[in-house]
Amino acid sequence: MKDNRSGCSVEEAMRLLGGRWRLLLASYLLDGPKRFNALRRDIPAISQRMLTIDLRALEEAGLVKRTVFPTVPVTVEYELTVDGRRLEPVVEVMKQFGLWVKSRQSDDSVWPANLA
Amino acid sequence: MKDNRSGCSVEEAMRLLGGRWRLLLASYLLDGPKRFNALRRDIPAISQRMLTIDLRALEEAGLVKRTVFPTVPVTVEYELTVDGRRLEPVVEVMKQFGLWVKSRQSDDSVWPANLA
DNA sequence: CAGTATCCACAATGATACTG
DNA sequence: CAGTATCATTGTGGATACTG
Repeated sequence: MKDNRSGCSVEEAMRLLGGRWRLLLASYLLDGPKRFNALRRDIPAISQRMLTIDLRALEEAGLVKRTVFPTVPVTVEYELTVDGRRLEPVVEVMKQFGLWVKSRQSDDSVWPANLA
Repeated sequence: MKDNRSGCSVEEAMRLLGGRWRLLLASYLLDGPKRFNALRRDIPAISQRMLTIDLRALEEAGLVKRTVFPTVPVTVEYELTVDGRRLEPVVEVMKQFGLWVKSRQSDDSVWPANLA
């Protein structure tokens, strides 16, 4: 690991994943395919606009597949691609780090599991 | 803005590490203590201002220790704390993901040109 | 050497209204 | 249901000059 200056790769990853929502979206999509409004319910704080923008960015990066079912009204399903599953370790390490940060912030060591 | 006050650990982690430079700084500090201008040389693209801001943020989070040596002129050394070493797996997973992203981009396989 | 202090550009995100 | 469109606001980072 000393072999390279990790610089650009870390930057590259952060450019793609660095926003407020993208890794969060990935973490929910790791559960399986989800529809647009299901994701909105998972992440109540996200605006419709940002949900669209970030899903499209992940789609363009080849990490998420968007499927439109021509029902009335239409339903759209999002799921991680095979490539997108490479986000799993990223999500996992961020989750663990975030949990640790939060556990430090208040010394109550118990956090509800569903916040993870 | 609706507030999911409880937050999520992934969000929490990204709030602390999500900027353009912080994980990059961490990756260089994993090599050992470094002085201010040494970090500037490691990351030529960073401005003095952002270097200061991000180092202080990491310091405030308890991840980096800042030591001032009363030489003339002063020298200041930054190093990861024990807690800061928890960034190692985060840096590593980001590095790996970034490398993969970059390797895909140089693949001339099926790829839409841009993601910024 | 290791910063501060201003000022500024632009990107990121949010609020709200509207639609096929 | 799953979006678009528009406008406003906040956040992030950069340029430049100055300093103990």
